[in-house]
Amino acid sequence: MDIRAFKDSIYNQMAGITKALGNPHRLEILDLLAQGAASVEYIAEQTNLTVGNASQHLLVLKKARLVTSERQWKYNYYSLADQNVFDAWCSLRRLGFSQNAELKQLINDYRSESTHLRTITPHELIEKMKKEDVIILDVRPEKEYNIAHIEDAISFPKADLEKRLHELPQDKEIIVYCRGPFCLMADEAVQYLNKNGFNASRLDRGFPDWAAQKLPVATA
Amino acid sequence: MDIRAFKDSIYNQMAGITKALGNPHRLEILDLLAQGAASVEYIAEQTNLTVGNASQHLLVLKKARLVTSERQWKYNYYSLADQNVFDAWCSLRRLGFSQNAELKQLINDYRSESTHLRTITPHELIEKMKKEDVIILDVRPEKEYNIAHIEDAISFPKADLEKRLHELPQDKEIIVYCRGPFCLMADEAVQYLNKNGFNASRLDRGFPDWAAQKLPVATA
DNA sequence: CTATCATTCTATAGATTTATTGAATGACAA
DNA sequence: TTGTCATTCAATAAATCTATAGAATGATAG
Repeated sequence: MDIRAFKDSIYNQMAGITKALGNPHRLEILDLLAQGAASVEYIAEQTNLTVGNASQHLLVLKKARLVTSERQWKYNYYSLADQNVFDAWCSLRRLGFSQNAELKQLINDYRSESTHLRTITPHELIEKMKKEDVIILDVRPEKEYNIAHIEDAISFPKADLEKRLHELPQDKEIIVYCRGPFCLMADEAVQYLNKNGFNASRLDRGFPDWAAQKLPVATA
Repeated sequence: MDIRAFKDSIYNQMAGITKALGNPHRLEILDLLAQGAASVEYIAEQTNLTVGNASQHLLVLKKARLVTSERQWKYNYYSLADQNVFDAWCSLRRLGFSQNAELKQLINDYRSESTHLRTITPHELIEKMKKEDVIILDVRPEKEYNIAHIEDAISFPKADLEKRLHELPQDKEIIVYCRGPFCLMADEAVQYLNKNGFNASRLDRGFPDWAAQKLPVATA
């Protein structure tokens, strides 16, 4: 094999991975799987795909070894193949934010930057937890909370926020988190809480980023 | 705009980047541009593409803002848009090595692992340079050396190795480096040098990785 | 066994991407 | 001006990717 053939093979193998990443639905699926294992049906539901189509995309990801699947009872659970997949996704996200002005714009618009939500870093939250009595709300769907969540966080799905508002104290600081930078559930929750007289702010990272930093996590 | 439309936009923007990455020729181009700016012609030559085809691929990369171009005299020089692009590429490379057994295999086979080339880390090299009189050889094409190279390294292109062998001393340690993990020039050079009675080993990183770590670099 | 259900497979038409060819552009030199 | 040269543009056919619909699989429950 000459050098050219060698290089062609190498870059073809690499492109096998990047091709699998080159589709919006598959990126959304990876972003979702960063929360933990999920069945085809749940993935399809969360991404607005038909089950058949979601299955197709999952098989593409599996062929590129970005995800693995494991059958449990009637369901096939997919997960990210390993930490490197999430790391690469983070790297691509950073790249997106730095190169793509429209992306930044889109997120700022939707988050209605004008409202200037206060945010707090994981490090600050850890310090605060030591000193004060803060309430941490996980506003992701309960299924994702059940797989794993920040230690001492309460499951408080965005969907049930209004209904369960009375459960929350007005006199304690509330910190809210969700899936990550492409997820708006925490932003919307904080906005709603503050409008209703609570003292809420947003963790500036999603759960997967917290977990990737090896910060304290609880599993159901 | 509802949440679904928002997510579709976000992931479509991100996929704009990953689609641009989803082609073996474009990956090879990025890997080459990590060495520094290069003209379309040089890129085409190094990647075995026709100039027209290379230009097409470069325009795709440019549209995704992964590269920028600047005209100088008759030539259009392309470079990586910024550090995040190289970081993402490193992340993807790591992903490739961890998920893709064939990729590892390909490289090990070609490097003929059997010969067990000694390697040295950037940190070790820095320490060694303080104490001993080592010779550092940059075996990349001279053009790439001229853009930037490891401080105190000598340009010694792989292609001229045989011809210029007499210039090297047999009694000093020789450290060789090239473009990076997908480049074999340093491996081949080390093998050839050792076979001819020199004391050579390979730096375990390519030039771009050295530069990304902010280690001392010299520009022509 | 039959029925059910989650998932995967198959087939297909439509959309996108690719390499190639040759023409067009636009800077520079004579 | 005219010619040269590097690069880009435009057009095309071949290859690949995508979503959809419906059939097939394979595990579980009755």
